[in-house]
Amino acid sequence: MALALPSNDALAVQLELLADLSEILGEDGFRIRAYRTAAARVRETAISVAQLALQGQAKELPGIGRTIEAKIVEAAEQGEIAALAKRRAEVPAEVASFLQLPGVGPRTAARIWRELGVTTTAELRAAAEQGRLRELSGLGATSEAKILAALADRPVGTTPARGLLGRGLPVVREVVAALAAHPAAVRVSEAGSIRRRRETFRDLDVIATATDAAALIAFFVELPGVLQVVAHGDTKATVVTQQGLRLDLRVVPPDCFGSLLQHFTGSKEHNIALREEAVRRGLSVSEYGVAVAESGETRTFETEEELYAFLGYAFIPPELRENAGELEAARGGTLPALVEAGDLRGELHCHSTWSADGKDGIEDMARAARRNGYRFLVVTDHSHYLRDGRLHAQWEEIAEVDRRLRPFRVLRGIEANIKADGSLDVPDDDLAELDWVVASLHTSFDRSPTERVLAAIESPHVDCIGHLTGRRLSRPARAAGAPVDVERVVAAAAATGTALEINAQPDRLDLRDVHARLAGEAGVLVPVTTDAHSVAALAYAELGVAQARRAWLTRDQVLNTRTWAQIARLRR
DNA sequence: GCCGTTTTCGGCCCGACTGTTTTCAGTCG
Repeated sequence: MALALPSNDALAVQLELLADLSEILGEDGFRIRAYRTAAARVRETAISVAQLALQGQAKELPGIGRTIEAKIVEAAEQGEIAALAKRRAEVPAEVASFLQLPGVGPRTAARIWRELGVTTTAELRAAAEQGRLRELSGLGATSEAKILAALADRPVGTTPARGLLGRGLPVVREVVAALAAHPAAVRVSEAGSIRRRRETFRDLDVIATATDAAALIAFFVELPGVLQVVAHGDTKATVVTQQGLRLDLRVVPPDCFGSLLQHFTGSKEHNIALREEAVRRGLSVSEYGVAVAESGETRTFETEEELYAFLGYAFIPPELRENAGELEAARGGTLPALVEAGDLRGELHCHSTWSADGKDGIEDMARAARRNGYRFLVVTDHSHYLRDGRLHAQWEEIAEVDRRLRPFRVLRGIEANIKADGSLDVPDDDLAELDWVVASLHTSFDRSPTERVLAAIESPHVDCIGHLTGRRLSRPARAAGAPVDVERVVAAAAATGTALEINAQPDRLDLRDVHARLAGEAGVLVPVTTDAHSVAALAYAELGVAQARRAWLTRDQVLNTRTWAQIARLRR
């Protein structure tokens, strides 16, 4: 029986484990780095890399050459990379998980295993408790205590939960505003992954310049909502808030604020690629400035714009800094003009009290949308709450509110369920009378999700597919979403003129960034929708726009930057 | 292992922190 092709995530896991085991075995560091770079590339590729490798095209991806492509073919054909199988036979299974412990890198993990004969987490705990780790030079009582604390904190092998962008963004903004209002503050900015608007974060980074660094840091660690001060030094501090969010503040010299902001915004991959290209041109880039090898002088930059310009790039918006082609585009002057929050003209997916889980009525939702500066609102209540004549009753209310709020438009939509057999749970006669039809998977995610979505796309009544994979970022079991073949869905959507939404719910952000980019490149129009179940949730549009920007989308590629009249003309 | 406007060979980002090293290796971001 043919094996299902490994997903990109599964391939990346194999390459990362190969890197970890090779490192524990003391192999060449540059080859290990190549495995890790390739793993990151595979994870951030929108289409199946296993499929590409079988076609001999994976080596066209940056960071993947003939050798790693051959390894991916092995994974696709035999289930596992042969070099990985070989190393797994050499290194006891749990030793690689030692790497997750604080202060334990490959050298230390290898010595714990080889010199102490410790091969499992249980043995490691026992060894630490008995004070045997300090027998190794370089390890002392402090290291033992840290390892024991980490073992007690959470089981090895599990990863710590990441916070959602939608939760972190308001917090980091509050902190930036509070710090900026302090008399010692000069410049204050968000940084890190939250500034790049990544869908999840590990910690929230803020950097600042100040006339009195100590005063600003002292103010920071005493902000309301701070539960615990983890670190408090001369130039930086780390606190944990009552909601359990980790916040970092760094106070930096003003003359290199631009370099430091760029450095701490990342991503790591973007910065490494930027620095490697600079090295080839005789420049050494660090967080403090750019050293010119020829003259020996170091240039400093107060703004990111000046730094990028000095290195020969157009300014790169933080959302694009993932080493996904942005450096080449910025050098060649071909960066896209990204969609902005103010470009949205209306809402194409939201709910009212006609849905049992809706909090606000149609008129309240419409008035709130109008206050946002929108010009239309499509009400897409759940189909299963609109049976037994309720659908027509809802249409009457929509028509009434529409008349009352003109020229603002309120339109008849629906969110229909894609059933297990791929059909919709709304009769065609009703669908034909709707202004806008969203079709979504809500159940049986593991039952042929691709075929069901493709069937919905083929329906002449379906305008848009809702939250394509059904992923829920805060639920580990569902964070990956249904195993939808996005490449096929995008092709079908492009062929039929069906839209694929970016659902801006903080827990969804579905399409994910690389898939929305794939859709945009294929010519699919991508609406940014909130799926709001309340007036307040209409504000999630900002998160969806951020996701669209991470997907390189321009205003024209985002469907609801158009008026309703323009959208209606685009319908089939 | 990857890669190329110095190079198909010989490079490969850069700096801070930490613990126990008495001069820096290992780890981390």
